[in-house]
Amino acid sequence: MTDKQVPDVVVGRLPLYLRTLKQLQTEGRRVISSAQLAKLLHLNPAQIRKDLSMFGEFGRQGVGYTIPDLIAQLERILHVDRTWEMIVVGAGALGQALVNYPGFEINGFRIAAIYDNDPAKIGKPIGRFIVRDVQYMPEDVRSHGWRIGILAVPEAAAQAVAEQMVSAGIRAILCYAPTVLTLPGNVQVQYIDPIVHLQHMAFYLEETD
Amino acid sequence: MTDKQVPDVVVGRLPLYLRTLKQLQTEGRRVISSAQLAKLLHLNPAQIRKDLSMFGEFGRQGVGYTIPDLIAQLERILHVDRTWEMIVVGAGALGQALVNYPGFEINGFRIAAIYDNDPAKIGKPIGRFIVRDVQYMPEDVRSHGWRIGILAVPEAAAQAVAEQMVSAGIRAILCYAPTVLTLPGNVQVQYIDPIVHLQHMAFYLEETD
DNA sequence: AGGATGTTGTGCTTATTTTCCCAATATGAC
DNA sequence: GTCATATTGGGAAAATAAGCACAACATCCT
Ligand SMILES: NC(=O)c1ccc[n+]([C@@H]2O[C@H](COP(=O)([O-])OP(=O)(O)OC[C@H]3O[C@@H](n4cnc5c(N)ncnc54)[C@H](O)[C@@H]3O)[C@@H](O)[C@H]2O)c1
Ligand SMILES: NC(=O)c1ccc[n+]([C@@H]2O[C@H](COP(=O)([O-])OP(=O)(O)OC[C@H]3O[C@@H](n4cnc5c(N)ncnc54)[C@H](O)[C@@H]3O)[C@@H](O)[C@H]2O)c1
Repeated sequence: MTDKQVPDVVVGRLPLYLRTLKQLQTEGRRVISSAQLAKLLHLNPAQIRKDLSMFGEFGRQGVGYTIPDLIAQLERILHVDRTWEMIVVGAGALGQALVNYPGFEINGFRIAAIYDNDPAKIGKPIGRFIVRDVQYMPEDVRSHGWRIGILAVPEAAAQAVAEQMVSAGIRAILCYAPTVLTLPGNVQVQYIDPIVHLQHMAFYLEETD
Repeated sequence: MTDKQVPDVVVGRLPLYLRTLKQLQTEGRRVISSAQLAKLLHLNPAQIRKDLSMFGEFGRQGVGYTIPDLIAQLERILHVDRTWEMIVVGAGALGQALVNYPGFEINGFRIAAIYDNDPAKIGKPIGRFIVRDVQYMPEDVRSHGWRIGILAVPEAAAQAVAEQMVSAGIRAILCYAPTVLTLPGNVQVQYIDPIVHLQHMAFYLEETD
């Protein structure tokens, strides 16, 4: 099932290419070379060409890549030439920021519902939603066939909630809780933890105050 | 200065080890083997041992690692055996969530100020702060010697604001704006963009609705 | 005391990823 | 048409990262 032909590191760079190409498109650019794109992304041009060449021949020798075409190809490859509906579980500070973020809709994703287990939050409006009781989440996920979930609950609840999401049919989880989830191998998981990034950078900072 | 001995991928895993060890410590565990830690992190035990061995010999053969000791070592290595003060620029939805996040303080970081350029936000309270006019940011950064900044402004403003931060003395930026910053090589930058992760996962999802 | 079991640190091997390089092709100037 | 310049795609080499396997040591049980 998983295209083991294509290394995961390569897949991980495609969204960065796509993001930059969309940005260039809004600036009115029509064509770009791997060298120019590489400069914007601080990458090696050969790496970009090789990454793209795993999926086809999208460029023109001597010319470069036509931006709208390459955007369309990348959207197809990444399966974002459609809109995926997503759920958010956890209507705290982060869940609220996510629900109001317009970036999802213009990049292939759309929040369809938000859940919490706090009676004080259930039924309250957040953005264009009413927070739903998380006990209805599995049923909603099943009936709508939703496949993607954003997990924004406290760490202590993350594993249990993730398991409920998966057993309801969720197959991709973006986890904001600072923990590693243990889930079946056919479930995609990605993590966002600012502490990890800050500590990574702190390593390179000099100790002096 | 930068331990070019130590690959950046290794540095990137240390915060994950530290996070898990702290979690284990709260559960009362005192000792852990590389095999057990690897299982929790879904990594190879040899990789963990090799990563740690780049910085010293922290384990005991036949026994494993003493959790409090290893935590102390990792905190020292990552330079989080202290508290770094940080600024947040951008008091929008995300900036507000960040300011109220308690995770920073227990992991070596502390938000010291938050800035915006919107007159409607400047002067308003957010969490324990009053939003300050971003025009005072450079002066504040210089006078306090702050080195770390979180960038939570719209993409269109990110590069310019980042340059102001750097020229004021900021040396590490956690960027939430969906763009690649171009900054001097002595400035650390890390990015958080949920769209990138979602598109990465979407690649592996079957196209079927 | 000795054997069974468990664990580290690391030399070496294997796997993966990145980069180099160049034939092939495109465009524009004259 | 020819030449100068720009650029891709991909084979091959180089660089980097991951994993195996084992000597050395620790603990526990009898
Ligand atoms: N706020 C931030 O800036 C930030 C930054 C980094 C990471 N995080 C992480 O993101 C997660 C959410 O952060 P937050 O600041 O929004 O926290 P929060 O405490 O504001 O919100 C968490 C929400 O999850 C709900 N919840 C708890 N258990 C639940 C369950 N079993 N089912 C459904 N809902 C449940 C709570 O009622 C609450 O509304 C946490 O894991 C946090 O560590 C937050
Ligand atoms: N909200 C989310 O969940 C989310 C998710 C992913 C990424 N992001 C990204 O994070 C960034 C912030 O997101 P947000 O939702 O908080 O946006 P937001 O629009 O709510 O807030 C942005 C804030 O930045 C301020 N700002 C604009 N220009 C500024 C400048 N030059 N100096 C100082 N402040 C300035 C604005 O006044 C505003 O208060 C954006 O780049 C966004 O794309 C947000």
